[in-house]
Amino acid sequence: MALMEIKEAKDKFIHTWGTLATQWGINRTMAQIHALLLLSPRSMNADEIMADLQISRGNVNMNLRDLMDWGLIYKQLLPGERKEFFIAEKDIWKVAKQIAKERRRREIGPLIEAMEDLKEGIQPDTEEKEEFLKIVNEISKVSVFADNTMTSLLKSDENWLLNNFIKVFNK
Amino acid sequence: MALMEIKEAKDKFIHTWGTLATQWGINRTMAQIHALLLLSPRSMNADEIMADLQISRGNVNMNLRDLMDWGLIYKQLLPGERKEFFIAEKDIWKVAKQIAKERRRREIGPLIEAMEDLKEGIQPDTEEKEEFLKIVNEISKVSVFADNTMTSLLKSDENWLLNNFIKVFNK
DNA sequence: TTGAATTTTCAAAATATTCTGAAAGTTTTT
DNA sequence: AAAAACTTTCAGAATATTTTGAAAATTCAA
Repeated sequence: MALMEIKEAKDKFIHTWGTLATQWGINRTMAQIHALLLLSPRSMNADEIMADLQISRGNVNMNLRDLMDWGLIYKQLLPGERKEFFIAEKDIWKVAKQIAKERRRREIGPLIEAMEDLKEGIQPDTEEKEEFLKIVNEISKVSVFADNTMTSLLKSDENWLLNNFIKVFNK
Repeated sequence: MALMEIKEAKDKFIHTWGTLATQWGINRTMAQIHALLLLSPRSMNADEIMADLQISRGNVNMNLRDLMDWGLIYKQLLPGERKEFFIAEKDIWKVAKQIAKERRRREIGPLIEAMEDLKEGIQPDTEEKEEFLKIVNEISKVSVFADNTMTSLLKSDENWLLNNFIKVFNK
């Protein structure tokens, strides 16, 4: 890619972040607001975000709340200001952790629950039922494992992880 | 949940799988076909899947191909049969690995590339550009780390992992 | 070859998701 | 208490994704 001006690069970043986000189940606008705040050296209010991304107030409001639910941005009340300001978590390790945490909660949690439900409802009194339960049980096991792995990774100290994890496993 | 008959349980499984899938960015029908094949003791052809899930031929065809791309099902050519039959990978560990592998490729890969692009385009000759590059670099680092972690996990022997991973990390 | 069986494609229709903007709700100032 | 400043809600509009089904392409048996 040719050399870019900073404005251009920031726009590209915001745009790219928005496009990639749809790939991983997050909506475009939410990702763009997140990107905008990540790059912003100071907190921004709803009107500024509206103007910057050319989107409606309702859209901004809704996605700011979602971003707070994800733990990716914080509300900041500035003295002397009526408006609410928002600032992104800038520590990218924390951002990654938050995303991983939230995805674990949303993606793996319901799977484990659903499999437990199915297990409880069936009595393994025929061959067919046994076969079915075998699959449900395996999915159960794998999802619990994935859940634990995620939890462990999230608990570990990130620097220690960064420095040592790869060596240990990547034989 | 009350006791269920096997048919009911299988339907619930297929339905649940389909619903959860949308949560994690896979489409409902693809997930339902996958669930159906996971539960089927024998391979199925397009007509059977159409009848079972009440969906069109085009839809079945398209999603079968996607499932093959994901490495979750295989085409099976039965002697004496003109129709193509499909069978799911039944080893749930392999299924999980395949899903993780594919998601790594689709979700992390493009992120790494995009950040590399941005890095190349900017000369860090002002404070603002340096700030920008700092964030891009950190995202780069985190995504490469995530990518490596995934790769390492995928390479490790699954049983060894299952037995030892949690103990090692979950101090 | 021919033609019947089967798979693939793709434009249009159906469905689902996201976005808008004005109205309703809330908080703060006067 | 009233008004101004600001935030939230939500029905309808816009957009995006998924699905259909018939036509085109492919495969295979005779």
